[in-house]
Amino acid sequence: MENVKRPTIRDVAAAAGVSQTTVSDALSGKGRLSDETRKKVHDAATKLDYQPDAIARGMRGQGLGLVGISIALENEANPSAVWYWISIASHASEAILNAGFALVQLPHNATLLTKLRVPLDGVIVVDPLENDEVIRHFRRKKIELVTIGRDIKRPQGPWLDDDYEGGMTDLLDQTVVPGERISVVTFGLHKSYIADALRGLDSWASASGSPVQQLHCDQLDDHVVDAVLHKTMAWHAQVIVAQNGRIATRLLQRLKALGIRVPEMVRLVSVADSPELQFLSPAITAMQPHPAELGAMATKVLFDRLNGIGTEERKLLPMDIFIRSSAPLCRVPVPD
Amino acid sequence: MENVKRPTIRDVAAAAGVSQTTVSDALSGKGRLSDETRKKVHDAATKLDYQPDAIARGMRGQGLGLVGISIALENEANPSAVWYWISIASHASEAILNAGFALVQLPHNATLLTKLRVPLDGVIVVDPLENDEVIRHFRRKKIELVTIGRDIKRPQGPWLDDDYEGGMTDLLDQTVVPGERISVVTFGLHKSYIADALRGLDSWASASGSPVQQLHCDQLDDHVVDAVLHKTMAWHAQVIVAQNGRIATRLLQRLKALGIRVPEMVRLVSVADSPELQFLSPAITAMQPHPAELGAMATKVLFDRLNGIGTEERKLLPMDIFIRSSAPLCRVPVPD
DNA sequence: TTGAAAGCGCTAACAG
DNA sequence: CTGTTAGCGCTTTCAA
Repeated sequence: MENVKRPTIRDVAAAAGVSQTTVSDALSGKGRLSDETRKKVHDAATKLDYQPDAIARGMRGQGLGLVGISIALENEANPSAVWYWISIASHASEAILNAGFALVQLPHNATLLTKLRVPLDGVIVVDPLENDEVIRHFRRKKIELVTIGRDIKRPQGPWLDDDYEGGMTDLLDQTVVPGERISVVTFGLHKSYIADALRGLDSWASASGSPVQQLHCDQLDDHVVDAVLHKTMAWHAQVIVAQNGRIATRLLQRLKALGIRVPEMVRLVSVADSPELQFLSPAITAMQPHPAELGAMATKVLFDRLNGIGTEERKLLPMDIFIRSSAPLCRVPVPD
Repeated sequence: MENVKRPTIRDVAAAAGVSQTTVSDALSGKGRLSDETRKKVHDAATKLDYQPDAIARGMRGQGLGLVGISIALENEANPSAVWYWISIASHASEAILNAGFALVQLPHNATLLTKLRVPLDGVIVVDPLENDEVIRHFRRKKIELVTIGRDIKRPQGPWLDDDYEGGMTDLLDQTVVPGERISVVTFGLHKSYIADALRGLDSWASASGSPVQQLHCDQLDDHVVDAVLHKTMAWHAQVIVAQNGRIATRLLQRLKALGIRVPEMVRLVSVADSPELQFLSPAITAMQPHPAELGAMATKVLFDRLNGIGTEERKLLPMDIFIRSSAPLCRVPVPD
């Protein structure tokens, strides 16, 4: 609530001895004024500390300069997911502010979104679910939308992501010998990154003759995790691929508790890296996502679209592989 | 950018056969209309799917319904800080949305804030620094402000926090025998929570005759951390108090690497808990902050102030103590 | 190269 | 109880 009575365009016009139109044009850089007039206006504006009122400006159809961001975070205490989210949001935020826009934090919940009164110029949705209700909400309102990851049931519109499919084949190339037995432990299947990673894994495994066992963990308590691990061991898995850092961390804890040594008895790999994985012992091999870059790129794509510049609809970032001791390098990749 | 041409108040007025004012009053619930008229207007509005334009409404001085939130996060990869921040933000966000407001994510950086064009109705600043520039920025603009934690150099305005001072004396009561030697390891001293915790520690120590060694760590690499630990050992510390979860985690790693067993050879305590501390081995004893509650309360205080309801300026939440194996219970507290 | 006037969608003030 | 009028601060015609 700006309690101070701010100067209006009229005050500046009076001070500079010109019309409101002239002030408006001078300050928004329209090329129809003499340099002299322009300077006169700028001086007056500076002296009065004039800042155009964004609301009034918005009424003229410019929009307010608000970009929303929404992420499907199922659990606030999941450090991997939270790190990912914060990295995206903080980098998007900086780009957005530099454009004079503001970042509105949105819940991933269509009912709550209904209560939102302010008009958004655009929205970034991170890690959408299947038939994502937030995406549907904004599409219905015809608000410009960019997603990081995609709705696997409705993969429309512009989206960006790390290349989990390609990353997975690279990762397996470097850490698994063809023919070795691979267990995959998933937790949720509704996000696109896991579908992509599984696709990469399946194609690598069928090309190289590795059997794959897919296991699903619906909870992360000791009991459930131990049951999953028993299955992998009974199946004689040599490598366990965990869906994300959170699961990898839990699996490692329970492997240790059960006396199963990593990497000697079984190797462990995480699809998505997050900072804590390097501090575990053994540190966990993983593919690195690029939340900071994705946040900045999503903002750029969004702004381009708001400005009517059609940009490529999809972009995949190649992933880096961090080989750590939970699954050491086992083959040097051969250049073709 | 809402590309659809939305119905205006005029359309509703025409459809209902009344004046614009009547529509405005009917929809904003002013008590001067007959129920019959009111219903007629509501029906017309529903049929047209009319939503009042927030921007135009804002022009009449209602404000836009935007609350900003800014946190001083020195490192995105610090899981404890990030967990704290996310918990506050997500709970504040929900309360804010339910009030029809939106949460704007702000950087902790006055220069970037200068570029912000949209007018905020209020701001929540989390963990301000000394002479916090963000606080000064918003105070200068006369924007309603609530802080979680306080600027220790300028502790003005309404603020909320966990009671680190009281929590610390409770923690020491339960885990330290009077007379034992306590090392405190700090990392930054500019935030109020650490000042409060140190005050609690000092008063407890002087009341119970425990010597205190205060050590400062300006970086968290192995070399610096090891040097600090050598000092604590040379001083024969029996308990190490770490400023937060991040530092506690690093200290524990290095203690293990140096072959110093916890809690047998030295006990370790963290001022602020975060989820990962319970998964370390040994799990680390700590005081639990209440970010979710603080986020919700800050929102409430802010709204009360926006509505002109003066509320208590300060509030401290009592902290819970989580006794874990890094510093087990050593005395049962005696009820007086 | 500049200015005057119209009006964005809404609500507050003032009439009836 | 309801309607008419004025204007929030700005940008956009349109005219000079």
